[in-house]
Amino acid sequence: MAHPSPLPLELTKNQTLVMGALSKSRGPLSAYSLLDLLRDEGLRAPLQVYRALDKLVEFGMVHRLESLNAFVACRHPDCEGHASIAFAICEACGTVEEITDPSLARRLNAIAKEFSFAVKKSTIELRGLCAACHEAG
Amino acid sequence: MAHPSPLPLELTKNQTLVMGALSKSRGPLSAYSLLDLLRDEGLRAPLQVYRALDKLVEFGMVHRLESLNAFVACRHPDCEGHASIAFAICEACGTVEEITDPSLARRLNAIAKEFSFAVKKSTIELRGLCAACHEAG
DNA sequence: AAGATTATGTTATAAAATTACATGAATTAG
DNA sequence: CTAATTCATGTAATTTTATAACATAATCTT
Repeated sequence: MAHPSPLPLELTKNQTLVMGALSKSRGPLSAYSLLDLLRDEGLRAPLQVYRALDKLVEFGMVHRLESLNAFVACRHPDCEGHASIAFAICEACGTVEEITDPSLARRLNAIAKEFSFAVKKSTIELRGLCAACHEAG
Repeated sequence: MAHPSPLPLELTKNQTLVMGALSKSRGPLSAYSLLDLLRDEGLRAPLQVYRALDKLVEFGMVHRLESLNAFVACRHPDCEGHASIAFAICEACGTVEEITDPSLARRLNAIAKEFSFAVKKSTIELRGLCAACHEAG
């Protein structure tokens, strides 16, 4: 499994801006939403956001949600070492639950081994309704 | 878990074209690759492909790979009833292994239950190197 | 100080997906 | 049978997401 790069002592200016916006956000944000949010702070082009996001993902501080083309700040106190993370994405309210489950990770590793597949990155995303929205009906 | 729609007696013209192209393909294809492949057969606009793909996915005959923005024909003899499917995507040769693992599905269901999350669709994608490419180094 | 690496800024472009609108074919309700 | 509804199609325009190419500045290395 891929390991995150070691955390840098401090983030660069653009990385700080993007990380800040994601941390404040209630839910996931797309790169272009981030750009809109950060125009006043000086960001002007998509690449500035994408480059910051690339690094933050590399550091393990941000996760990319493939089924949403969007990004969330990692909510774990220690972002490192969570090789297999699953996300439960509520299609009603947009909240994202971050789930680390050792048993799930083990099963996935076992499957990979069975197929002699060398996993670099795993994506596990559940789309549906969170408890609250499911109740609300 | 979401169930596929019942299979229609026969596919429409565009659905047939798209399904044919995907079935012949060695690996996954993007919507625009499909469009290029099918221009000679009369397809002219992205929407024609996307609409066919939507239906084929709904029927469970085609799977969408979120991490690739691409589509693969289901390789299972009976496409129905495979609620939880994982894909192992080789980043070297592009092949996609389709994996159905009951134990993995059970674990995922257990997690969803634990969070009272009503799953509509699950995405499980492993990116890495297949046995052959891993060997080749 | 020279060379390498890393971050930045900017423009343009590519790739992926959808909106809006119009038409034709098939199904079915009256 | 025919009107009404549904479903598939066709086309143009646009939106959203992501990258390529090029230039400059800052930092680190030796």
